[in-house]
Amino acid sequence: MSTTATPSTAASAERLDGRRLSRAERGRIANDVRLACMRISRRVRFESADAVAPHQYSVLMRIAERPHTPRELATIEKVSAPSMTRTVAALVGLGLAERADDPDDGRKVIVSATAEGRRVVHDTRRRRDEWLCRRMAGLPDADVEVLRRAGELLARMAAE
Amino acid sequence: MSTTATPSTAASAERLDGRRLSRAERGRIANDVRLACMRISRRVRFESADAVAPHQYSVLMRIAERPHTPRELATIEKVSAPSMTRTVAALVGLGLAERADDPDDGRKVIVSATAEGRRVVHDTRRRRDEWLCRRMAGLPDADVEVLRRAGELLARMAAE
DNA sequence: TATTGTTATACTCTATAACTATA
DNA sequence: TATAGTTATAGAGTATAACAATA
Repeated sequence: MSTTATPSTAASAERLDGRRLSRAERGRIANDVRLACMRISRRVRFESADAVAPHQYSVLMRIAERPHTPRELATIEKVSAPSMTRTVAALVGLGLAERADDPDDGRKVIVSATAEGRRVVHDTRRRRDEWLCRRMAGLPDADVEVLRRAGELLARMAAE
Repeated sequence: MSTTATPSTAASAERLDGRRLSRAERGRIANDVRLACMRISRRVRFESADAVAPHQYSVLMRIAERPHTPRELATIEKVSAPSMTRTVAALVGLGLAERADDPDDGRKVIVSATAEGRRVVHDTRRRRDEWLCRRMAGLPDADVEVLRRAGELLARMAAE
């Protein structure tokens, strides 16, 4: 959907790969984009009034997608195994997660979200999206389209 | 710098305020953008190998910009006054911040960053930007321009 | 012998309550 | 009397080390 057309006149400094922005300009843009992402992220986390603590929600989101072992969760969340034992225990205590023995490997535990846990994830997601939606409400379509394309680019960059 | 031109033919459903995207479409975009911002933010925080803990860096960034009282910092960071006392004490202990009595109000303390503290902020910022710059390196100018405009929009939305 | 998970223990960040000093 | 800041204490998250059970 790119609307840019490389000019055939050689007057432009633009190269074949579509580059003209200086290294310094790209650096400034990287700084602006990073700060904007971190500020949006911070405000969403601070103001969405979550039902569970951030580290618990992060795990809940994972197990709502599909069941995981505590070891997998500890690796994904970059915390120690004992910490994950504690977090899982807290979610189970809240009725948001449940533990089951792995039928194929007696050492493993399979942690999955309960219906209530999935509901919490769904509600939290909706509340967070509403926060951003309210702030997008004043924007014309052209700006929303810019955000849509940026969202795609940032998601790809974060996944690398 | 918007390149969109409202067509004069009435065939388009676009209204005068430049809206055609449905509420549902805007909702989906909000979700994508929010997730992208949070993932970028998370990876920057996890992988930039900071010299100080996140809550300390957040305060250090504030006082590197200009001096603040502990009370102001507690309000900005949304933590209790005793927590901020502790965080400031830690930064002072690390040689990154310094405390001074307010000449006009004997109750107040003025917390500012040391030269070393400002250096830590500068270095951390540079390292984080480099992380994002590496991921922007493969993008053509057109995509970087999208990110630049999105950065402006998101910054405005986060500031509201 | 390696892996999964838990328990034991200690450190840090957080909060509320109580206290001191100043306005 | 209200405000700024600290100290006391407790609760929760994190980590490492040591342990039990299974592969």
